[in-house]
Amino acid sequence: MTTAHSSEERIFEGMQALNKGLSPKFERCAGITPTRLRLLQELFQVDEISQINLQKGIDIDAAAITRHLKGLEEAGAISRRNNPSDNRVTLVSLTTLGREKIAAYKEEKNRFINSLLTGFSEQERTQLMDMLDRLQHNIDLL
Amino acid sequence: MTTAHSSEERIFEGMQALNKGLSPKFERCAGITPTRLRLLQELFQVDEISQINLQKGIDIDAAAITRHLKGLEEAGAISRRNNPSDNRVTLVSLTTLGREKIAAYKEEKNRFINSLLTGFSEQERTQLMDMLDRLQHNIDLL
DNA sequence: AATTATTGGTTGACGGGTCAAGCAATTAAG
DNA sequence: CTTAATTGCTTGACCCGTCAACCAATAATT
Repeated sequence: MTTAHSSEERIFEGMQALNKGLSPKFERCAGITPTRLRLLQELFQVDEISQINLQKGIDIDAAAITRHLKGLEEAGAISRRNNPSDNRVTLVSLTTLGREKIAAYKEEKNRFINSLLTGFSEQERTQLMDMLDRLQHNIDLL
Repeated sequence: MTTAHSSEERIFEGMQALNKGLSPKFERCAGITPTRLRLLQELFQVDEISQINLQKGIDIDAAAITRHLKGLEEAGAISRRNNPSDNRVTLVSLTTLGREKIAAYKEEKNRFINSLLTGFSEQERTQLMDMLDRLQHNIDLL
């Protein structure tokens, strides 16, 4: 099964494997998708924001934003209204219910991240962060 | 935009961001999806294999396998036949066309991985691999 | 003023993954 | 033997992301 690979190939496969497990596991632990929680956290800090600005902070497609917000609205976590001074933009904000729930989510998230990083020394964590940045940078050049 | 985060949270976000860029960029560079190339590479080393064994090597859903193979078959890269001694299993193998193409893909893949890891010393690469393994292990415990 | 961008948002279709249900073939049990 | 479980594969439905087309509202040109 385990095919012959260069060590670099193994790194690449390792990244994909890691990635494959990450989001589903997070969701199972935290009860919410990583991106949806990011949306909520972003909203938590601004009180009210247009979808497009939200999108810039989150870095996903406008269509995805629309659908996530639709879902979060149906779940009662957020509310939307039109900007009276510019009827193109819709302003999004957390409901009190959403605000309440977010605390628990953040806690689960921290718990999750701590589990993820158990066994990593402070030095290793900064090393890891550094490597992630450099990988990201290398990707952006392509 | 950049919200206040703990350093651990930033690592988590970094992983997600990295992940988000990885596959699409790979596909743009190599002309094939990472998983599809993994399928081809797996096939390259066995000549003929049942879908379920293929699945175990690749670690994705059986349904996904079915659809990928369907696509690869339509593209003329692979062929399938029934196992005469057990009509449940379908045996998959590369066509000569598939065999020809795979060399170029692998080259692009190596080029891609090298770009991804530029600036990483030999020591850092082993460190990175080690960290990926440990992260994976931590995830598996959850 | 009237016409022409441009902007913010929504929708539809697609690819990639999951799970759940179904089917045919094989194997195991009564 | 016949019935019941298991195995390998396929299909349908769903979620999450993308892109492309579209619409309404505003801004810019003329």
